[in-house]
Amino acid sequence: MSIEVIFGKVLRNIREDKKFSQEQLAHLSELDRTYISLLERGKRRPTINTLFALCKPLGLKPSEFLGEIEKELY
Amino acid sequence: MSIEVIFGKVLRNIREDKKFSQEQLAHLSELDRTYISLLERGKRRPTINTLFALCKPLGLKPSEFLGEIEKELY
DNA sequence: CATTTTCGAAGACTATAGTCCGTAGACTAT
DNA sequence: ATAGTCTACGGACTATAGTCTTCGAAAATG
Repeated sequence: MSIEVIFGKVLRNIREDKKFSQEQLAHLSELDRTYISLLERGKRRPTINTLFALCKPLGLKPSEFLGEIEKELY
Repeated sequence: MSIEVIFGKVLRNIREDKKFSQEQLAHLSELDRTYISLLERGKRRPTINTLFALCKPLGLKPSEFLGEIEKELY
């Protein structure tokens, strides 16, 4: 499975754990609502800056986020 | 200091540790040589896919790479 | 010294990240 | 039913990631 699809699954899992809607996360990370949707469906490849922006309101380190992706990546 | 500038410093440090030229790293990661140069000078914000591509020949996990950035960021 | 390797930088380009507008469907509650 | 919330998805954008070519200037290397 591709990196961006795994990224989307991880993002959705974490967001739902934190009880955020896509729109709430979009506002908190200063990104667009429709873009969060695209990310979760594996349709975009975020830059590292976007990853950092997402991780801040989710309350975890970007390195931890990537760790979750690495677990799924074989 | 911005994420992309720190990213560039970390990338250069790791690349020089591994005794790679920009051109060698470019070939191994299937990226353009001038783009490696742009990254190291903090002029570009790589996607997570590009980060994974760079980490493979450098022999470290993307999460470890981001860990290095986080050290400098706080 | 002279030669080679390495890198910075610019310009023109293509691909895609990310925004902004909307609509429609599923679900929940009133 | 209907009003509110949430999300998928579309189209049309703008901004920027990433490529390709070239040149010249540092640094090595001998």
